[in-house]
Amino acid sequence: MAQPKPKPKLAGKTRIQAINEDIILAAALEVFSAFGYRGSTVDQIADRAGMSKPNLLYYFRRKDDIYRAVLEKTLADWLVPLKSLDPTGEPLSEIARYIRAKMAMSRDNPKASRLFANEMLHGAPAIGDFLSGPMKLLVDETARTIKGWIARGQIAAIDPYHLIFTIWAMTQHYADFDIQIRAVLGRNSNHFADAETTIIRLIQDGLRPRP
Amino acid sequence: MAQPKPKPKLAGKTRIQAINEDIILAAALEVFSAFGYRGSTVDQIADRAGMSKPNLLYYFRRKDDIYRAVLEKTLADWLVPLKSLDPTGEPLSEIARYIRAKMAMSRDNPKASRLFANEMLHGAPAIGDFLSGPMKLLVDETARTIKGWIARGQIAAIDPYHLIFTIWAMTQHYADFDIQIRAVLGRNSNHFADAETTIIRLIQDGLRPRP
DNA sequence: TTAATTCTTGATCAAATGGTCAATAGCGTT
DNA sequence: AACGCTATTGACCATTTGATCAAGAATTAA
Repeated sequence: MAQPKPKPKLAGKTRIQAINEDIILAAALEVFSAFGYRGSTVDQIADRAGMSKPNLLYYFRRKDDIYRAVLEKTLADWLVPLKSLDPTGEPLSEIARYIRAKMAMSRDNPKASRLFANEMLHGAPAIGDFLSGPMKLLVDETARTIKGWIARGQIAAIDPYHLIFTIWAMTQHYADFDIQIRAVLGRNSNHFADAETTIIRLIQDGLRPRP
Repeated sequence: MAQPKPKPKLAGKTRIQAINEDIILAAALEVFSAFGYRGSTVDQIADRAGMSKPNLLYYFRRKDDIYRAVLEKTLADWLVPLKSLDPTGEPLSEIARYIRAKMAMSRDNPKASRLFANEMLHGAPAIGDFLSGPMKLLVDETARTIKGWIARGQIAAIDPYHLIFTIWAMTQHYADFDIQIRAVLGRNSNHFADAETTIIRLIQDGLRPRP
């Protein structure tokens, strides 16, 4: 159908390309999550990536391209813990699992959380479509699962959407407002574990069906 | 002790000064909360304030001065709803009142919330002292109140600090992630009211002392 | 009214920053 | 070894932006 070796100009990436793009995206996540879009400079990212600015712009032609690439990559990771609700499982332990997964994400990848939060805070100029598309679908599906549990009397009646939002809010808060929490609780406390316990208890006791 | 009319050069503000500083701070809140510190320009603020850039800089000599002034003013408002826990009141209704006050703040003053969130997100470079000072004191006091309730068996045992943080997280989320919530729930829904109901129910049921 | 003070802004500057380009170096394939 | 393609960067450019200044307009106090 095609020539055996048609000079793969636009084909797969070079070894060096793959390596450098990874390096750049990692550096970009560091910088963008710490300073926001406008607060970050291409020079900063290039420094962190250990290469010159023109070289960085050889891989991503515009600052905006870097930002969108790192956002896209980050969002993919971000969605993972949101998919861990099993409709056929036991509701309270499923929700506990959900909270644990989301909390682990905040603990292990706070920069992704902050990048995302910053984007939201400023009106989601780059991911509006994602929010009303894949994100909305996922939330709708999760809400349907919760509605099912409520209908079967397995948990107390509650607005499923706001239940989801509150869980997101609580878990992400520990990544996004890390500074504030540390200022109050001190540097060395492992507040993530305590927070997880508290949140799970609160939600479980708040959802337990009552006669 | 002093002359009757010592040319009050550094004394109180002029009428025009007072007016213009108010106008500038209002414009600055708009702009900074929407675009962040680095994302905002002095020109933008001056435009919104309806005056020339040099004139604005006549009142606040540096961009940083404007930012700090609006942050300080905003933080004052911000603290108000955090003070509405009465140790002698009925715990569950006191906490409901607290949640309502915080939720009203998010609904009526989302820009203040976003300004604050943005500052947190980027490591609180301008208000670190505030966090470990007045803010920490206030949280400690509130935690003491909650501990008292727990000790007297009026509510279930729970980490008071994380209870406070989760309430903050949930209520502020509706201001800071407004875009995301609207993308999922649609533009016209009055989600603040529904969220308030859900949060209060969740927390109250989660805190009710059980035998 | 008048004189001092406060207020306002057009013009301008220097630094920061996103982005380009031409020239060079490195790598992989034959 | 030699050729072609990929990778790299110093130098440079145009624009944006925080900040200054001098000169004039408006306000205030006498």
